[in-house]
Amino acid sequence: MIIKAPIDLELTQVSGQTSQPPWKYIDDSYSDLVCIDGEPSIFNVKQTDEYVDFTYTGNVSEKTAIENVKKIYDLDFDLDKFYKYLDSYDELKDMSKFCNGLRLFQAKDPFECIISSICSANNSIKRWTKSIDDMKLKWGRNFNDYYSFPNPSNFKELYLDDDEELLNEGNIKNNNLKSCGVGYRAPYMRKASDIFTLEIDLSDIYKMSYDEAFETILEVPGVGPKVADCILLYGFGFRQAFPSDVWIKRIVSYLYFDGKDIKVEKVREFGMDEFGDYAGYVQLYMFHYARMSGLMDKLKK
DNA sequence: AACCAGGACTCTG
DNA sequence: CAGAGTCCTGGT
Repeated sequence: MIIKAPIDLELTQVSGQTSQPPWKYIDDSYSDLVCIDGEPSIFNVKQTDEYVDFTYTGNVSEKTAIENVKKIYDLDFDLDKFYKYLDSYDELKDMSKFCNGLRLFQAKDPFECIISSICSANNSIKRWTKSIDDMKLKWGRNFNDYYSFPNPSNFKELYLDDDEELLNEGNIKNNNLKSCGVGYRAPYMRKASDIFTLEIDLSDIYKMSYDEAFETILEVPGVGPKVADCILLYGFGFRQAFPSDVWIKRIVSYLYFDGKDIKVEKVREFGMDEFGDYAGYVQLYMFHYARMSGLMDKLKK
């Protein structure tokens, strides 16, 4: 069925949001496994004019399926209103042209988002998405050749590297975290899964205020301010998060501070104060505007 | 083949 | 407390 909310699906898929890697792309449509209360379902989305054509298989009601696809692609967000907001500021008014139809790509599995976000730190989009896809293939459950992301209790049992696997198994079958190319992040990930099985209940995060959730998620090893904001934005829908890294710093500095070098921490505060509940979207649009408009190349020097 | 990009963490002053 | 150095991998 067509869901009447304008979107650019491809742009949304390839924009590197750390909720998850892009979905499987076959015959102009994107599909992936979505588990709803433990019930596996295959979601399929296809660009039709400016809208999404959505189909699914699995034992879930149509109402529930639609709720979930709307959540993942943030289809209830009013893009037109957001574009009016962008257009009303000199610094932001070019952005909607370069990113038309870009929406938040929200987590279908918050734990997958946490590991993806840890994996994305000091890394490239291409590399972290491949690592996550590798993990799904190795340790996820297979439903018709779609793979779930392993849950925290599966995850904490994984070996870190070849040495540990050899010691325990007597041979190496690349059945360890480092074999997915995550490097020094492997111990962070395993400790993180420990925390989410023992100390933090994922469902509690939804009930917290932004500040409380930020402080809580910062306790997780491998999670600093940037990664915490990605987790809160893409994993838990906290739109007021403004994930700030070197690129956002360069862009904000160029647009608002006359190119002056500012601390990333200040950029985060600035973004949250200035943009409020649009902070997450503005961050997303800034990054892609910079990519598409050539501003990024200009700022490299 | 040496060098660089990318956040979090740890160590130093 | 700020600033510097280190971590791993894939790309040049």
